[in-house]
Amino acid sequence: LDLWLIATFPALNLDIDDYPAIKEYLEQFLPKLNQTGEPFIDKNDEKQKTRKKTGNKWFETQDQIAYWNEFNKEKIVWKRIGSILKFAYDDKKNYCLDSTCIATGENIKYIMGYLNSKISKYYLSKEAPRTGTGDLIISVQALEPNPIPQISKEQQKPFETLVDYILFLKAQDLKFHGIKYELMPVYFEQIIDGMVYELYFEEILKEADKDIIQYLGELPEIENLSTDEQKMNIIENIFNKLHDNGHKVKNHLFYMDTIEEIKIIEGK
DNA sequence: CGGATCCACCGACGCTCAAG
DNA sequence: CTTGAGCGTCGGTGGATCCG
Repeated sequence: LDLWLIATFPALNLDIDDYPAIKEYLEQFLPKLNQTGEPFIDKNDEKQKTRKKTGNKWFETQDQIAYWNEFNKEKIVWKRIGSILKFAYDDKKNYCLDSTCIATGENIKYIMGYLNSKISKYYLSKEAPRTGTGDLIISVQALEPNPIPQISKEQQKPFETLVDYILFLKAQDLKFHGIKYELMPVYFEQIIDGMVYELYFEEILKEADKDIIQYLGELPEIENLSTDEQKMNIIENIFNKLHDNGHKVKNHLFYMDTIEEIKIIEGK
C-alpha cells in the first residue's frame, strides 16, 4: 500500500498548474478553500466562511511551515494542549497538525523517555501555563526551561534500550500474549521513572540504598535482531530477571517512595 | 435497549511577535 | 510590507456513560 501526502506548504512556492490532478481534486472544495476569511453561501443555502485570512494561495496550507523537512527526521511528537501528557517517538516521517508540537535533534530517545517520566510530568504540571479551562499548554515555551539532566551518550544507553523495549512491546498485541506481557511495558516505564529520580536525587537514593542504575546489568540491544520472536525472548528474559522479587531493582523501586522528595512528586 | 447528556479532545481560528 | 513561528482560545464531534 502506497500512501501519498499532498503537502502544499506556501514555503514550497508550488505552481498548482504543474499538478493538474491535484488541482482538479481541490477545486471541488472552492470557495471554502479560499484564505480570505469572507463568508459565502454554499449549495444548500447555508452560510459558511472561507478559511482564515492569510496571504497564501487557495490551494496552500494556512501556515507557512518552512520547517516542513523536520517532519522527515527522527522526532518527538506531543499534543500541545490537554490534561494527559504523552510524548511519542516517531521515525516514520509522520506529518502532524497545529494541535501538536514536534522536536528534532540529538538524544531524541533519551529526551523522550525523560519527558514521559513522572518527574517531568510533575514539573510540567507545576510550571507549564494553562488554558482558561485548566488544560496544560505544553508549548515550546513550556518545555525550554525544563531541567533535563544532561548526561553522556554512555549514560543514555540504558535509557535508550529500555525505550526500545517499550516501543517494541507497545507495537505488539499484548492482550493476545497475556497479562504478564501487558505488565512488561508498564514495568519498564517504572524503571525509567526510577532512573530519572536517580539522576535528580543520586546522593539521596544511594544514601538510602534505593538506587537502581548500577544494578540494571546488561540490557541487550534489540534493534539488530531480525525476528520479533528473538526480540520478545530477549525482552522477556530481562523482564523476568528485573521483575523478580529477589532483584535489587525490583526491591529498590518498590520502596523508592519512602524517599520524601519522591513521595511528594508521586502525590502520596 | 435506545436516547440524552456529558466531556475530553481535535482542528482550526485570530492574533502577536520577530526578522528582513 | 512579507514571511514565518507559535500562542491561547473555541466550537463541534464523537465516544463514554448514565438513565428511563
